[in-house]
Parts: sequence; structure tokens; C-alpha cells
Amino acid sequence: MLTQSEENYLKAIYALNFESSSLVATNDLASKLNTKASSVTDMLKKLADKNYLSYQKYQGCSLTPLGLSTAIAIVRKHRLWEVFLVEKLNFGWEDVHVIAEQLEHIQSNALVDKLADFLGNPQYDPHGDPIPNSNGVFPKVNEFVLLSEAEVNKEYQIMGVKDGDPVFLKYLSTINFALGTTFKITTIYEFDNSIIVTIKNSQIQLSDQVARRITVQSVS
Amino acid sequence: MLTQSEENYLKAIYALNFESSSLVATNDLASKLNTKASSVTDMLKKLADKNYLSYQKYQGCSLTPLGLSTAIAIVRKHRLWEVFLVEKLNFGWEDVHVIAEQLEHIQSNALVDKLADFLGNPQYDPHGDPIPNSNGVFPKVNEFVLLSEAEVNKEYQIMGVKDGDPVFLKYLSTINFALGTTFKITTIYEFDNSIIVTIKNSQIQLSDQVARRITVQSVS
DNA sequence: ATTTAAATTTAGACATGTCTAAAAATATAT
DNA sequence: ATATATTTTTAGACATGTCTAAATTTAAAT
Repeated sequence: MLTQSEENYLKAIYALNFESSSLVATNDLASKLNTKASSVTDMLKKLADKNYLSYQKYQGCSLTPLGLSTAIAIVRKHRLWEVFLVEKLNFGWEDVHVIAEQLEHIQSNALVDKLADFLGNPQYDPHGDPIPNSNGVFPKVNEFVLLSEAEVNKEYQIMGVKDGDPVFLKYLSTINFALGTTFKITTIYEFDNSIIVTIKNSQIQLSDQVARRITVQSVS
Repeated sequence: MLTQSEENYLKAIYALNFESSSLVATNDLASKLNTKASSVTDMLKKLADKNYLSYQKYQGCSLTPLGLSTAIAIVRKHRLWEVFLVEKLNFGWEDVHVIAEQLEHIQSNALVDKLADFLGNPQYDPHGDPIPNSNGVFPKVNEFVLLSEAEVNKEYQIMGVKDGDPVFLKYLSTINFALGTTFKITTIYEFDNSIIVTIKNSQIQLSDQVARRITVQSVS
């Protein structure tokens, strides 16, 4: 049985490894967890002893299979609770994270599975992030679609751009249209196929030329 | 902000004071919390410093208004989560307590209130215990009814007996019909007004003579 | 290749909440 | 009323998770 603190370390390591997919550095963990590097070192030793991660002095750490499955289970809980908070209790997207950070540490496999059933086994949370199933398997990321072919009033998440032209990427970032962003298509103007998308509370107009170069994925 | 441990102490003191309504003894707290008397002493000093209870060496403790309202808020959370677990997630009555013990420590007033709304602001939990509102006020214990006048298929809780005849009380305890027990009336035989009640999974037949001497209260 | 800078670890400390064993206070019994 | 038993508190210890400050290792720079 892990403590709340240990679980937070595993989750942070999982998240950082997801970003860089190499060894996770002590300092990166410290800033992610709002703690000091020396505290991280202590905890890494302990978690390595318990076989949740492999750790070599000065080199960083990475999760073992045990640590990985544990971290994924926590992510699953977190995202399921977020779905519950937003869809059942009518919380706003922005308010749920802090509460889910607490709920994710509740210990009960039965609870997680029954919660998932109650919610209809959703595959994505309110932020568009995928929810792993009880075996730790993430939903297949299928259904990539060009933004120019997406439908009105559905929620999508930005999965990538068709080419890496820096000018184009710069343009996207200036309009806050980043990888992973979740949005909804508000309007499609048929005369020139330009579209209006809503991100949170702001609206952005995109030409068909732009929309043809962005791949998106519909989120549940 | 109280720690989980501090909250557990307040809840235990509240429960013990509810039973005896005098000063709560150190040893009683220790056994209730599965800890040692010396640990209790330490914690009582701390909670007294923080103004959650008044404590005099060797005399025991009692909650201050602050401590009382805090304890009641925890009870409210616990019972609301139990309703959620049983009614929404289809847990059995007996399985929910352990999970609710964890959920009751989640910190968010918004969460508690939204949860209560989502559940329809229930007044009683699955065990028939009353749920205080957000101001700490318990539902009025109205609607006392003779068991002989209760309705079929509704849930009731045993609130008392009309006289204290020891033979009668003994009889009730042998058939596991105790104060506070929640049950449902399964059948009423009209020819002699005898009834069958279901407690958990077992059924008990009661004569009209018995039913006339028991007061019950319908639970939401 | 040294020096300098940055990252990481160690050593020692502290707060929390717990424990055991001994001392002190209170309650019980004759 | 005095001895005995019970309850409660104190003193000192330990595990957890954190911190600061100093030492060490690794990386970067000239």
C-alpha cells in the first residue's frame, strides 16, 4: 500500500516520462512536485527499494512495470473522477483538477470499476485526455480526421499538423491553437469552408487552408 | 486545515459523546481509534491548543462549538458519500463504510454541496442515520409511527418500543430486531395483521401484538 | 584540459503522529 | 483510611516526509 506522497511521485514521474520519454531528472521532479531536490532523492531511493522504479545516482529514474501500472491506475482514477465532477455534479472544467487530485488517492478497486460503469465507461475525460481501462490499456487513438472534414458542434482534440512548416506552427501558437487543445466547431461557412472554433470561452476563425493542415480526433 | 488524523479524533469524540453525553475518556478514545492512550493524550493537547476541544488532564475532553461543527461536517460528508455509493454505484450497505471513511476527508465545500444536490438532498443515509444539512442541522425526527400502522414496501428504522418490558425486549433482541435497525415491510397479512419484515437478507414474521408495541420512522 | 556552472546527493535537523515503559493521578476495595 | 487496581500522563524513542546547508558528481565553457 502506497502513501499519498508516494503515489504523487509515481504520477509525476509518469507524466514527465511521457513528455520526454527518457530518464526523469531529480530537479524536474522537484519542480513538478513543488518540493526540494533532496526530498526527491530520498523518495527515489525508497521507491526503488520497493521496486516501483529503477534509479541510479545522478542519472535519474524510470518506472518499472509495477510502477508504470500503478501510475496508470492513478491516472485512470483521476480522470474518471473528473468526468464524474463535470458530468454529474456540474463542476466547470477548470475547477475539477484540485478535487480530483484528492479523489485519485481513494483506495478501492471496486469503487473505481463501479464508478466507471456508472459513468458509462467513458474513454476521455473533460479535458480530452484518454482514460485507461482497468487493465491499464488506453483507448486506441483512432479516428484521426482533418479539421477541414470535422463536423459542426462536436468536440475535437488537436492531434497534429500535416507538415512542420515553422511559420505555420508559429501562427498556430500565436492564436493559442496548440497540440492537445480541445475545442468545438461552432460554425462552418459553406461558401469558403472557413470555420469558427470555440476554445474555452474564446472563438477563433480558421481558413480552409489552415483547417486542411491540422489533424484532429473526436473526443467522447 | 485539519489532518486526516485530527478529523478522525473529532469524529470519534463526537460519536462517544453522543453515546454518553459526558466527558469523553482517553481510554475510550484509544480503543475506538485503535491506538494507545498516550497517543490520544498527545492529540488532545494539540486539538485543545487549536480550540477544537476543551481538555483537562485526567478529566477527559469535550468538543468546543468549533470542534462540534467540524465533526458534524465530517459526519455529513460520510453519510452523503454512503448514499452515493449505495444508490448510484450499487454497493451493498455493508461495503460502503470503509470507502466512506476515506471519502469523508476530501476537502471541498463545493463538492459536498453539489454531491448533496445530485443525490436530491437526502435526509437519511442507507443505514437510516440522519444527514445534517450544510449548516450542521439534523433533520427533525418527526413521523414516528407504530409498526402496526406502517406501510408495505417502505423502509423504516426502529426508533423505540412502547413499554420497556424486559421479556419483550429480550424477545426483540433474540430476533435481531434492535433499536436503529433499518428494515422493509415485505408483506402484511390482512386476516390477522401479522407482518413480514426484511432485514438485510433475512425475513422475520411479527404478530400484530408485537407490531403495536414498536415505534418506527420512515427513512427517505 | 581546467575551470566554472549546474545538478544531485549526503548529513543533519525538524514536525507529525505514533509507540513503549515508567511515573503520576484517580478510582475501587477491603 | 489505606492498599490495590485502573486510568492517564510524561519521557524518550522511532518512522515518515520534509527541509537547509555542505559536499559531490556531472555538464558546460573557455
